[in-house]
Amino acid sequence: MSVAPGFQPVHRESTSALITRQLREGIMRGTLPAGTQLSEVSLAAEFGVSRGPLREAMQRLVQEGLVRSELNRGLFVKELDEAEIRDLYLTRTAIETAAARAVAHGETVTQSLERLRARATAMAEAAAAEDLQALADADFAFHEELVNLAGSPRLHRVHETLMVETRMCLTALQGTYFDPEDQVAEHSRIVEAIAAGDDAAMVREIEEHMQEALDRLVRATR
Amino acid sequence: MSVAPGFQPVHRESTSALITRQLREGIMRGTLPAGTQLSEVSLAAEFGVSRGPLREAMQRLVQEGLVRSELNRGLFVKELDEAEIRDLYLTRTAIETAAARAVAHGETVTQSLERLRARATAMAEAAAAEDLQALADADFAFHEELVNLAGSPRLHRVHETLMVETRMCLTALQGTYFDPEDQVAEHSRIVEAIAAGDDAAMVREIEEHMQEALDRLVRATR
DNA sequence: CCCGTGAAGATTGTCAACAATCCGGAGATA
DNA sequence: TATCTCCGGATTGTTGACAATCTTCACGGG
Repeated sequence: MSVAPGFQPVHRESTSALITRQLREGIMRGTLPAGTQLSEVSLAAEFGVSRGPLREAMQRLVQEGLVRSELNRGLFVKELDEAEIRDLYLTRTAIETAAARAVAHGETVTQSLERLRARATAMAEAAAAEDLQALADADFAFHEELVNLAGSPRLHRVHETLMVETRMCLTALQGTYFDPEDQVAEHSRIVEAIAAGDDAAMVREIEEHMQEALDRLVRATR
Repeated sequence: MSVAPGFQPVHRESTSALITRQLREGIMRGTLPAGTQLSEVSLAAEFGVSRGPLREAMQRLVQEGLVRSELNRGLFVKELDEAEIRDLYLTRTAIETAAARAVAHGETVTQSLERLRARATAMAEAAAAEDLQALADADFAFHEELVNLAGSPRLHRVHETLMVETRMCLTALQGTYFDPEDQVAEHSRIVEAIAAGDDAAMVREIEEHMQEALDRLVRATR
């Protein structure tokens, strides 16, 4: 039994982790809209578990900041007002600029750029096909890829939450029209700044991109 | 009842939140050293609660990344190897540079600078008195103040965890000697860069400070 | 008509018991 | 001697029941 046929260590997950993931997905997709109370009994019934594991999952989401807890009253999906959205994008900028710099100074810049370009291309194709859903997905995939390539577990964890919140915002305004070409161009500029290894340019492009995205959002909200 | 005598809305906290805070403190101070298993029964007994609330607190810490969960085996205080420490400082750099920029561009720069200068002065005094404990505390207070002044709930939340991890590292190497003057000088330079409103300088100073701190740590670890 | 009072219902917070899983060592077997 | 098997003890995972709290709504007094 000493041969190693490339097996991976079995990594099972605790039930609370599983439930957490599903709830997060629900919040993200808008199945659980902002402000809704998360009833323990009904959710537990839906998941087919007792309230114990479910409550543990809830506490995770509270810690993550996706859920707000009111003592003896219940848990509610966090609502995002304009100030919160600004803060969200401020933090995204912090994380993603750091990620970009890590990627640019990393060992495997060439491969990283290849993957980022692929993501940018996917966005361009979706824009050309006028498939807004695909465009949005490719957009998220780009930013997730950027942070993944940085190879930082902490940046990744924080960013994961931020992306859920971002998706929350966009889901709430589904159907709003954004100019696809602008978005595609902004992402390309980010990639090229990384390729050029120009730290200042990277930061500037990401900042501008976030500012644009934020403006689009705020404009659509009013 | 329309007069507003400056009362604050009562905000009580759930038991799990309270326990979480205490456990976090324990991890930070080294009462619960890295790697130790967190026994549910003994901890529950110590806190005088049942395992329910305690488990909820644990899940929070898992989500925060301070505790690692092994299924059916237990929960362990996360250990930080060199790669983790590097990642920690990378992320701190990301958060604190963003905070510094927010402070520099904020409405109340003057007041903010005042408070930061006060923190820097406290450090200098501790260094002059050769009180290493006070110096370390003042150091932490400076960085916490910096992020608080940014007024960003997200940056704050993330930073809180990072500071716990930082303290974990330092507690583990208690007794090691670092040159106080260097540390004091680095912090002063950060404040002055913010005062000058020079974004690039701010980023550079914080980056260098983090790099220095990281080097000190890694050197001490080996 | 308005406001304070009180009880019913529902929801969350907590607990102690039960089930499942894992780790260690004693003993048997080759 | 080395290895396999099995059992005991301990720890975690899960559950259902009980206690505490909050909300709602009807009722009665001013």
